[in-house]
Amino acid sequence: MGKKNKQFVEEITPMEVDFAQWYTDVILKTDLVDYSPVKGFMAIKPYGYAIWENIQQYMDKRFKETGHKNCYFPLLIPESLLQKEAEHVEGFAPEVAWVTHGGKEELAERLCVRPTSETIICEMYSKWLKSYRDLPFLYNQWCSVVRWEKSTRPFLRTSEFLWQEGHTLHETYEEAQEETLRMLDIYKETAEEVLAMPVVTGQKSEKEKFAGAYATYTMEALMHDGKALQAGTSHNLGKHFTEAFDIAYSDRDGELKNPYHTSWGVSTRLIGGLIMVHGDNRGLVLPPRVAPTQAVIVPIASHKEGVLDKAMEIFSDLKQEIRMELDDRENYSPGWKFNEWEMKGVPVRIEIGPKDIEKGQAVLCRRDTLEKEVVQLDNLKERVQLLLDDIHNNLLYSAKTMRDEKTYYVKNLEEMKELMSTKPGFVKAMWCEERSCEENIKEDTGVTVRCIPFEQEHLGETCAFCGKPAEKVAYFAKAY
RNA sequence: CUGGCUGUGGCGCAGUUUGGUAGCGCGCCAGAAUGGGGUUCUGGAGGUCGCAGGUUCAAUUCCUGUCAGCCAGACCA
Repeated sequence: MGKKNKQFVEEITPMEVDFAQWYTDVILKTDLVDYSPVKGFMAIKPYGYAIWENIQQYMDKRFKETGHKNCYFPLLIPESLLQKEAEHVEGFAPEVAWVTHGGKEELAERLCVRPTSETIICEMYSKWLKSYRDLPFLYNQWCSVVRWEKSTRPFLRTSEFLWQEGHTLHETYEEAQEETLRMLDIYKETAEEVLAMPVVTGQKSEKEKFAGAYATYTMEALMHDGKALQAGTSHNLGKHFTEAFDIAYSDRDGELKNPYHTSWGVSTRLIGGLIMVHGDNRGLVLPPRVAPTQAVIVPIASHKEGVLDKAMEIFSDLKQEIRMELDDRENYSPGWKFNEWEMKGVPVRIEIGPKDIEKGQAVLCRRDTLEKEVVQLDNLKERVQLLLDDIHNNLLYSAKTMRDEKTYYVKNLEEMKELMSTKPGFVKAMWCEERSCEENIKEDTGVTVRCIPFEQEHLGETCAFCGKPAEKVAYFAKAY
């Protein structure tokens, strides 16, 4: 016995030793992704893709419940279109990939691979919108976009990533603003209720807002290493694009008007987030509501009479309501399987062997705490379902606790600098909202304004960093 | 983009200093035993050393370039 022969996949670097390395180890060893021959582009393997599908499924449902419909817009955008909105080009041009040839012929106008689709979508909307009766436009697309990144990391920042982008048009500013915040709300609910990942929501500073937006709202999550991850954004684009693209409709009063516009997106970055928020030294800890496998059955002594039959019977019963796996591989010992499924983050493991069958019971082991319990087979399904909810709640609670422990108040720049070098995390402080101040802070500490949270508290009258009058509290952090 | 490190069967590594066309462990395949926390034994298959040039009688080994990856930073969402 023992582990003199380490047959298992190599150990994962402990997360407190080297968080970045831990992350890379985990995603590769659990078969979520693999690197492709092109820098910054990755293949998402079945286990990773299944997580995305579960996220997609939930969100798509929410989008449709709120009146949105899916469509699809082209991958390629003519350069002239990209350039129509001034701030937008400036923001995205540096990281755009270009198509210059069709076969052997050079194109008259080069085409960019979408870094985001505002421009091409607005171009289409300008053809589709005629009357106030057509509004609102509530469309979404699931696709991938390309941004030529200099340094990349699977899920967190890749040159191509999967996402959804909603693009809506409205008659009034108020409606657009309402939509912008409604979608951010859905994002927050997804993060917390599905991914068990607590987020802070609020508004982006002028410097950090989307290129071409009137206002950008964001949800920010805090990772174990004290860095913040922007997990989703929702933009009120005002009329910036609709004017630039000449999207106009005849209103009730006979006037031609430009509608108000929003866009909002979340990406496969969410997967990176949930890995970093919940993982531990044994590997992944997947939140039950998106885990590809919610419970795995490991039969013990499966060669013995009746064991496998019983395991299969349980499997086919539970799989009606729970995403199940039956690990009937004969060439691995139970202990080996335990470790593998733990590394892969499966929330619940069900052990069933001859002794259990005799007593009409099974052993459950939960991934988050690794606690075991004995359950009567009659109650098994109900118990597993309860356990899945319990694990979700516990993960959300632990993540919140972790975040709160890493959320600090500071009175000045020196304090923040000191704090960030010793125990990085979220910093809350009064802030003047001025760009020059923001730039100073970044230069001095590497910290950026994550958002001006909706949930405000009053900590004083002046900016903690420059002393000018300040009305609002902002969250600061180093960012992914 | 800058600095540091790396690239040898599926995975992890040794070999490179003192050039002579590869070796170990795990995994994989076959058989047997084992089976409640990383099983054991026996037999077997599998690599031309990231890629491209150069030096040399001869390059995994030396030189140059290039691609990809890791870590840190800059930049960027």
